[in-house]
Amino acid sequence: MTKRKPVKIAATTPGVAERDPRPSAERDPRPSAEREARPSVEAIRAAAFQQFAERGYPVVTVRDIMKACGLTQGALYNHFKSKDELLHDIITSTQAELERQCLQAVGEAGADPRAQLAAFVRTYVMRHCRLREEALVANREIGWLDRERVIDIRRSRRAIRDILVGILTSGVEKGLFDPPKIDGRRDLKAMAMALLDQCTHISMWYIPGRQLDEEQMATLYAEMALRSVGATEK
Amino acid sequence: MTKRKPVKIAATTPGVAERDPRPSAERDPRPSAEREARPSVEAIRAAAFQQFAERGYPVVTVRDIMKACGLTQGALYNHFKSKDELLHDIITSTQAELERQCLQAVGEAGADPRAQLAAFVRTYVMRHCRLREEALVANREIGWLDRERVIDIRRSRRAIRDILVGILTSGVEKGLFDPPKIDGRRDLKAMAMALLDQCTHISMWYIPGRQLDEEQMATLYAEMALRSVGATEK
DNA sequence: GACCAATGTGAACGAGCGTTCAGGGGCGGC
DNA sequence: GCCGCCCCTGAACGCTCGTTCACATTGGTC
Repeated sequence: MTKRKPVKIAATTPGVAERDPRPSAERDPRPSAEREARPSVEAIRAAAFQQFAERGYPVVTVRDIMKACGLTQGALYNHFKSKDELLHDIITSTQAELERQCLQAVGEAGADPRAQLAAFVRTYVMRHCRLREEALVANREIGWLDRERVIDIRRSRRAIRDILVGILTSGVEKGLFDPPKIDGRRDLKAMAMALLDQCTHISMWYIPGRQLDEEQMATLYAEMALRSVGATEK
Repeated sequence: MTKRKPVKIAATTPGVAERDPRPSAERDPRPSAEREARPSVEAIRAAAFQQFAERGYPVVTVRDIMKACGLTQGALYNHFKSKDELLHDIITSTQAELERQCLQAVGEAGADPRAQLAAFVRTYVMRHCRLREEALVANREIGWLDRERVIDIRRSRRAIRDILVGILTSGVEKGLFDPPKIDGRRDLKAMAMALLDQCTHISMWYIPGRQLDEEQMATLYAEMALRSVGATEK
């Protein structure tokens, strides 16, 4: 999946933004092989991200998005087949990056499920605090995609959930976790969903600078998760 | 706030529903003083609830809603000022009922913060499993209301959060809870939000009959909450 | 049977939507 | 200096939306 660098356009006052008159080489220092070939695509993605996050997919018009990057409606269709495809493109890339980061964090945490769970939660929470807009769009607007386009996103979500289920399972097997038993049985899938819901929806209310910072939130949530699953002391 | 009895109309196959030809007294056994005077209002509310839950506020049209209760578009405006007001009416009443139930559950749980927390979570989770559609609409569609109309709903949400913060605070004071300390300090508000997020978003994925039942979910979540806050054994 | 208030109808309105397309401009290669 | 390509413009299309309104229908009251 392509790497994106989210660039805020007109962050504080959404609306008209002058088109950057500098040639594209000057605007983006990365060598051209490393980035999207066409700068407009990046600008459109960034503008759409912000507008979708602020006002929601169905009420943001194609005209709004294009105006925000100094273009007119028609130009969108030089780069995307439809408004739908634009949303799909945006969500897919965020989702893929999230999955990648989670996998990496767990991989780097070693073999102890307690360290893995802490690393997973920390990474997940930090990302959802730091990139609130991305998380907001990916979680709130997914419903507007047609059935075909949601498939791979749902797959990625399941994959993330299953990373978590895997950690819980191995923790239980090694006698390091003791999750609640309900009527004698455990439901690790439900527990994983509970933990994920908790971490995901930080993005709906977290405001940087007002409460704990991102690091502290990550620590709090990791501690709560470890307690929930009944992790033994190290 | 008025009491509503959500009635599903055409639950499995949304679309045209024949208008009930019986006189209203026959349809609703409650004495007229206890219920909404006009049955159409109830039918519209119910239809709107279901459609908003299934497809989302902005894509559900006034024509859709009215067709689902066997009326035509224009009739809506005999009962509601606008589509906006209809949504507001719906969310407000659910929200008020949720707040009422939470308060009652905590009140009936006695003075022990551990019992209060368990009762709160159990009630909250059971409601969000049982009335998934209501929860879905209230949480997902609130963003479409204009600034004025959200105020009282946000107030109710804060009230619910503060019930939880109150329970946590008294539990800490009595030495019954030992929540995680981050850099030497606790943030009970953030903890309360974490617990609420967890319980609220069950409604996004819970499917009755597939996993644990509502009772078992409530038990699981209550146990997780008690562990998270470091509740001592009884 | 005349009247009234409540309620429903369905055409109509003005606005805004996503998308298309014929035309224009600029820039690199020759 | 011309060509060809890429990209953008902005009018236009067909459609649907929330809302309004003149009118019909109903049921209850006197």
